[in-house]
Amino acid sequence: MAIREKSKEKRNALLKATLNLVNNNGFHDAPMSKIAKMANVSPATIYIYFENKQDLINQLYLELKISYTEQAFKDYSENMPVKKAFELIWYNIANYKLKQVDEAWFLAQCDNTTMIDENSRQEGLKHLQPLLDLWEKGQKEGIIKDVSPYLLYAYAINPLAFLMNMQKRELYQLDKESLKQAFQASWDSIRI
Amino acid sequence: MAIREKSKEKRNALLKATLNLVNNNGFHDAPMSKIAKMANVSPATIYIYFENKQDLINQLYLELKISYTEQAFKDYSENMPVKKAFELIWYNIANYKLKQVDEAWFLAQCDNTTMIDENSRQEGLKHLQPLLDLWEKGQKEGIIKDVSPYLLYAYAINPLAFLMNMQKRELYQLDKESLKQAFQASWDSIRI
DNA sequence: TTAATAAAAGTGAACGTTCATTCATTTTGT
DNA sequence: ACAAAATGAATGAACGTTCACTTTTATTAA
Repeated sequence: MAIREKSKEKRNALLKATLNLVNNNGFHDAPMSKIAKMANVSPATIYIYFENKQDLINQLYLELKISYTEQAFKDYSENMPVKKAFELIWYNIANYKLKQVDEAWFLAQCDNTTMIDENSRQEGLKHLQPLLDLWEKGQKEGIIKDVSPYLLYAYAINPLAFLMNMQKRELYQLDKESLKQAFQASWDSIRI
Repeated sequence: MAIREKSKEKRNALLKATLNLVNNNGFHDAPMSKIAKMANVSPATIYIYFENKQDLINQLYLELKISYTEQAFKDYSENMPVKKAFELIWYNIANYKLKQVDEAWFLAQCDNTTMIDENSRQEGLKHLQPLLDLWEKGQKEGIIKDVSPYLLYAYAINPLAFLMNMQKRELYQLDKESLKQAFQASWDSIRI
């Protein structure tokens, strides 16, 4: 009955092309025609894989977010001591942002603009829950300040996005030593 | 010889309209036609006041950045003790972001996208120099960690942008108490 | 004080382009 | 043989910008 499979390759090529174009030219200059050309398909083909441009962006955002949080919790287990666990997750996140620069940069752009609708953003946030749980545990143990998780995130994690931005603009170098300094600042800001 | 003055009012109306449209719809959906309509002028009139759309955005960015840094250093003098001075500047910035939400939100968007060219961004950064000088003074006095000013900024100031973002999305409330907590976290992260 | 003037502000409509999306048709894999 | 993937060309809307023209106003000449 001739059931054909959609090509995983083409879908990935389209997502990758979108990532590159949005990163280099911004959302307002990443037209479907260019995305198609970069992925070596016809513009019309995009609409076989995605409903429309917004859907393409949303799906890309969610896939990256999931891969990001997967790496964030690599080797993490809930029964590690709070500080050790936090250090592990923190360095996981830092390494992601250092090694997958393009992906991290795309995610940062999404989180700071109207590119992504609130729904997809909320969906992306859910995957960070284990970190919030860890902080709650730390608070109960009297190790971590008893403040909103948003405040904890603002100081413990978000500065990495800023530093990554500066590194991308070649104003700052995130080497081993400065990573250590950054982790110390993160920890100092949230520990009791 | 009939030298007519350009209307300050119209220019301001155009800047204000741009601010509102970019904030609500994003850069990619703030067309000149809408900007003109919102400012009650003809689209063609925009080109009497600004070279093109990019110039309009750049000028808006720079004006807001200057007003922002003016408020940041209100009542500040160089001979204040380091911690007091930092506290003053920190609260000035926090208040700006709390009271001039739209302006702050626009600036944050600019700093995180390709909307603004690197030149205008560099120009905007210059006005923050007194804070960097203050930190250097603090480092010499052994009060503040001896790390890059970018790292200090990432932890001492930038988290406010994230918290503001969360407040705008109604996920977090920046009241007196949480401001106090945030300042404490800022200070803890950079002090020795 | 007034009327003429000139230069620049201000305009609505139009231009050329580019965009996201669709359509009629062809190609491909089963 | 057939159903779905894939396509190049077409479509209509929207965009930034320009243009030919009108209005306003500071200055000048009377």
